Amino acid sequence: MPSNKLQVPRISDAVAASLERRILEGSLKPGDRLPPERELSIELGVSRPSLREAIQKLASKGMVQSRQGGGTYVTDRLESTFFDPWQDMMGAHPNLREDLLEFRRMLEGQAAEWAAERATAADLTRLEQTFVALANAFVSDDLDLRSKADIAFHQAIGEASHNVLLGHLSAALLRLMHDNIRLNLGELKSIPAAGTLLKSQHTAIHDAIRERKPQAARAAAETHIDFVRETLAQSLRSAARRETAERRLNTDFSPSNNS
Amino acid sequence: MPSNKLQVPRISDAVAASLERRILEGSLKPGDRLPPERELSIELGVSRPSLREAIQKLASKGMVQSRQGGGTYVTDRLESTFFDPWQDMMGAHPNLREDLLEFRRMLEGQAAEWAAERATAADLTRLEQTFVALANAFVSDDLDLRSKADIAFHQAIGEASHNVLLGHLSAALLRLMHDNIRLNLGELKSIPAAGTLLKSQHTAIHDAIRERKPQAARAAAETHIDFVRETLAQSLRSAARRETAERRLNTDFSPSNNS
DNA sequence: GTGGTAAATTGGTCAAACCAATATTTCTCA
DNA sequence: TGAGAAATATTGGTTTGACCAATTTACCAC
Repeated sequence: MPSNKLQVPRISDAVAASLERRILEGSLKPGDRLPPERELSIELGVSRPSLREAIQKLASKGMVQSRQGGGTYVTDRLESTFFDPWQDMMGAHPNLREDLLEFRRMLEGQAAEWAAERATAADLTRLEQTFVALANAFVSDDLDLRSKADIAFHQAIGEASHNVLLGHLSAALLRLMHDNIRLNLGELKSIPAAGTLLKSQHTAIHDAIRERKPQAARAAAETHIDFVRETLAQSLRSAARRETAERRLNTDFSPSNNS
Repeated sequence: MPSNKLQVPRISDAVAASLERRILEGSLKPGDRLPPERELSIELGVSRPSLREAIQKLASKGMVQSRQGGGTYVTDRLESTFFDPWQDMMGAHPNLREDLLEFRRMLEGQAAEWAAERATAADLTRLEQTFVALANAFVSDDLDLRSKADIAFHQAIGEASHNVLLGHLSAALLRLMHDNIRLNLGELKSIPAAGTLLKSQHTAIHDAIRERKPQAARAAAETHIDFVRETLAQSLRSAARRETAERRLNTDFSPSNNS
């Protein structure tokens, strides 16, 4: 039976923490290339396997990426760091999407309600900006732009709610969903007149917050999510016609040689 | 500049995926000990360093824990994985605690409501078990035991709500709060008769879920959080007298030898 | 210049050995 | 006989050195 003693410090943990600190402090910026493993191991005074174990840790957190022969780079968008575990799980179990939407319904509703109660003048100004940007993005065909604007709008609501967890979670989950949609459904162009409907829903949320009507804001947000949920379900059903070749990840592996 | 070619499959990734699959599929249950690295590496047909890199990945995800000389074990409850970033943030900004409690009020309320609607017989059985365990833990003085029982109880509710995100988040945030309380407030013995009050609150939640009264369950859960929030606020005010010494972690390390 | 080939760079993997903490067994002594 | 201590075995932690494979860079012929 395992005893509950204090853990002995592991060198790979210390190295990982050191590298992580360099990244967070900014001396290693996103996109930068780390020194070669051989150099870095000497500089840090550890063996290369130990350094590699540390790098694996950071890689599994999504903070760095390695390419054989190419080098190891600091990941660009490190906001996404917070949700890689969910991203994996989401990919593995698509049925989680329904849970995510249900969860978001609660989250966005509460965020809108609190935003209507608590938003400061500065919050409203920023909300206005993101709202206009979102409206503009909708006339464009740039899906990436629409995603970004959508996230920014909901994030502004989340921040206007003046609850840090709510704000971050709201944005992170929305981002997670957008990534997931793009990953699993490709373009999702199949929605015909959804654009105008979505726009009117966004307007409803925006107006309710600006007019400080908490219950109306919550209702509008929930309606919005309900619509998204229904639309996605339809798209999924129509996409189900396509072959659902269960991509069972081939997690086997054939080593080059064996003792 | 880095090219965006497809990644070559890395053996440590494949091994990590293989182990993770075994864990999620249940052939490696929480609390189980993995085979020794030497055996496992032979069984999987990879070298020990590669196996170790894979284990580091899983360890950084919080799925396994290793103790030198002791072995490597599958983490008991794998919900704590998802919130390390918040743990840091929480330490840096203690004023987040209020946000956390506000957030939890929403979370626990919704979880209780859905649990009352959706709990299966198996859910109720497990809820009953954790409830009894919690009641027993409260007569003890073992704070760690009480924490664990409290977390288990709320987690049972979260899982009975049948929303994966809600369940994991609920447990993760509760754990985060417990850690944070112990870290920042030490014993928190200052609560006089809180025990009986807490117990009656837990009973109220438990009963409402068992009797399938969603609104009552939500109300009971919210009352519970309100009480915790108020009690914590009082403790904080009384604890504000003590000095608040910033502990800045020393993440340096001294290697054993250097070339 | 342009294109392709050779060389250097760099991450990926393996092998064997030793250290350190833990778990287990064995022995000693009361 | 039983409890505690010492010896042993087990197991994760770390290092060294080597070789493979992919990428990048340098160079040369055309």
